[in-house]
Amino acid sequence: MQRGIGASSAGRGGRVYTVLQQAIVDQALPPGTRLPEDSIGAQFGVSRTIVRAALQRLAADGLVEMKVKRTATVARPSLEEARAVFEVRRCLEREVARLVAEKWNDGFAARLAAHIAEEQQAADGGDSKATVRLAAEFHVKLAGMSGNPLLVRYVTEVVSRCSLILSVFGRPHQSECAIGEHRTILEALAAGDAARAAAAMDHHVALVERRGVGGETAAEPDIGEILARYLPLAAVADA
Amino acid sequence: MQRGIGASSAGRGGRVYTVLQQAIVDQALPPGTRLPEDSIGAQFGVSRTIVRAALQRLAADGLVEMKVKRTATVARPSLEEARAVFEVRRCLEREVARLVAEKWNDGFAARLAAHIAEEQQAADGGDSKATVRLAAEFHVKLAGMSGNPLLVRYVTEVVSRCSLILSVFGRPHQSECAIGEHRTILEALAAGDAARAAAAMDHHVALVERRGVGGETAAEPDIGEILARYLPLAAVADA
DNA sequence: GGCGGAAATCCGGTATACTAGAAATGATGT
DNA sequence: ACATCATTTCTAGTATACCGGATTTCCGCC
Repeated sequence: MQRGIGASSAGRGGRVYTVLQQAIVDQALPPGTRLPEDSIGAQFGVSRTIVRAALQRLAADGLVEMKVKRTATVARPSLEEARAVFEVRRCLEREVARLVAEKWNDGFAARLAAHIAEEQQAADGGDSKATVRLAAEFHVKLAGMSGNPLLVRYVTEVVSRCSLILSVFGRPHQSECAIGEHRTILEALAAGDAARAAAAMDHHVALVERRGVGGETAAEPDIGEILARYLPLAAVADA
Repeated sequence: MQRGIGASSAGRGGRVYTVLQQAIVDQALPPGTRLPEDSIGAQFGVSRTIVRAALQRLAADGLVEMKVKRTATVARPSLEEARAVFEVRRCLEREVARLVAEKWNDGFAARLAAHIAEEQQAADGGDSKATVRLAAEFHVKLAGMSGNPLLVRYVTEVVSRCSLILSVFGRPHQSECAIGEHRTILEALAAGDAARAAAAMDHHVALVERRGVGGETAAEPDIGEILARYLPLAAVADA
C-alpha cells in the first residue's frame, strides 16, 4: 500500500493532484500555505496548465481555496464547515457499515484484520504520520467493500477533509482514530450485525469529531490572542 | 427562479458549466453526444481552456465522460452506476429530511408550499421540461434548508445524475416525481415528525428509482436484441 | 463491389505568451 | 516618523500554438 488515499486518473495531472493531496492531509502543507501555480509547476516539471487543473480538483474537494485573481492556498476550514463535513461523514459511513455488513465475506475479514494489524504496528513504532494515514485508509477501504464507487468517492473526499480539519482544530500529535474502535467495527461486521456495525461506526466518527473539533464553540484561531500569549516571551528576550 | 440547479462560481467558465449542465439534465444533449472543446468554445466565444475546465467539472460530477485522447461525451450511465447513485441518494436525502425536520420553521413551509404549487402549475400546463426541472429543484431546495453546504453539493450532484439516468432508462415523457409525494414529505415535515419525513423521502426516492430504472435487472440495452426486434420491419420494407 | 490500408483531418494534451489585477516595496510629503 | 501614494513584481486568467494520437475518408486491390 504505497499509494495514499486517492488513486488518480490522468498520468500527469494526476501525479500533481495526488502528491498535493497527500501533502495536505499529512499536514506537510499547513492550512493557509500559498500554492503558486508557477513554482509548483517548476517543482513537478510541468506547466501551469497541469497544476491549475490539479488545484481546481483539490478546490472541488474542499482541500484548497481558490478565490479569483488570488493565489490558491491550502484551505482553512471554519468550525461550521467542520461540523458540516462530520455530519455528512457520519451519514455516509453509517451507510457504508450497513452495506458492508450485507455483503460480508471472509475475504473482507482478512483484509481488514491485516489493515488493523498494520495500524497497530505503525502506532507501536511511533510513526504518527503513518498512523494517521492508515486510519484514513481504513475508512476508504471499508467504503470500497460497499461496492459502490460513488460512495467511495464521497467517503474519500470527506475523510480527507476531516484530516485537514483535525490539523486545524485538533490537538497536534494525537492519534485521531483509536485502533480499538476500528476493531470494534470489524467485530460487529464479522458478527453479521449490520445495525451494531452502523452504530459502532457512528459512535467512532462521533468520537473522532469530539477529539478533533471538541464539544465547545472553541472560537476561530484568534491571531491577536495568540500573539498576546507570546508577549511575555518577547519581554524575556528583550532583557 | 431562473437559474437551474447549480449556482456556479467563476463568471466565465461558470457560464459554460451551468449551460452545459442544464442542457444535459434537460436531455437537450442526450447521452453519448460528442462535446468537442473547439466547437463548444466557438459557441460560447471562449477558448478551449475555459471549456476544458467546465468539462472537467462536469466529468467530476459524473455528467460527462472524458477518456484520454477522446472527445468528451455526455455520460451514458450503466445500470450498476444507476443503482449506486440511487443508493447514495437515498442515504443523503434521508439525512436531509432528518435535518430539515430538526430546523423546521414557518418560512420553510411557505417556501416549499410555493414550490410545490409551481410544480403543480407546470404539470397542469403540460410543460414537461419545467416539471422535471422543478422536481429536481425541490430536492435541492430541501437540501439547502438543512444548512449544510456539503450536503447541498452532494445532493445537487446526485439529483443531476439521476435526471441523466432517467433519460437513459426511464420511459420518456413520464413525470419522475409525483407531486403528491412531495406533498407527503412536506406534510411530514410540517408535522414535525422527523422519522416520518425521512421515511417518506426514502419511499419517494425508491419510487423514483423504480419508475426510472425498473425493478428487474432489465439488462444493459443489448444492441443485438434491439436489432433483432427490427428484423421483421426490415422484411416488410423489402417487400 | 466490398474490404483493407494510407493519407488527410480532427481534436485533445500540454506548453507558453500576453494581459491585467493584486501584493509588496519603496518614495514622497506633511 | 508616519501615512499615503507610486512603482515594481508577482501571479492568475485566458488565448493560442504546437504536437501527436485518434478518426475518418478515400483509394486501390482482391
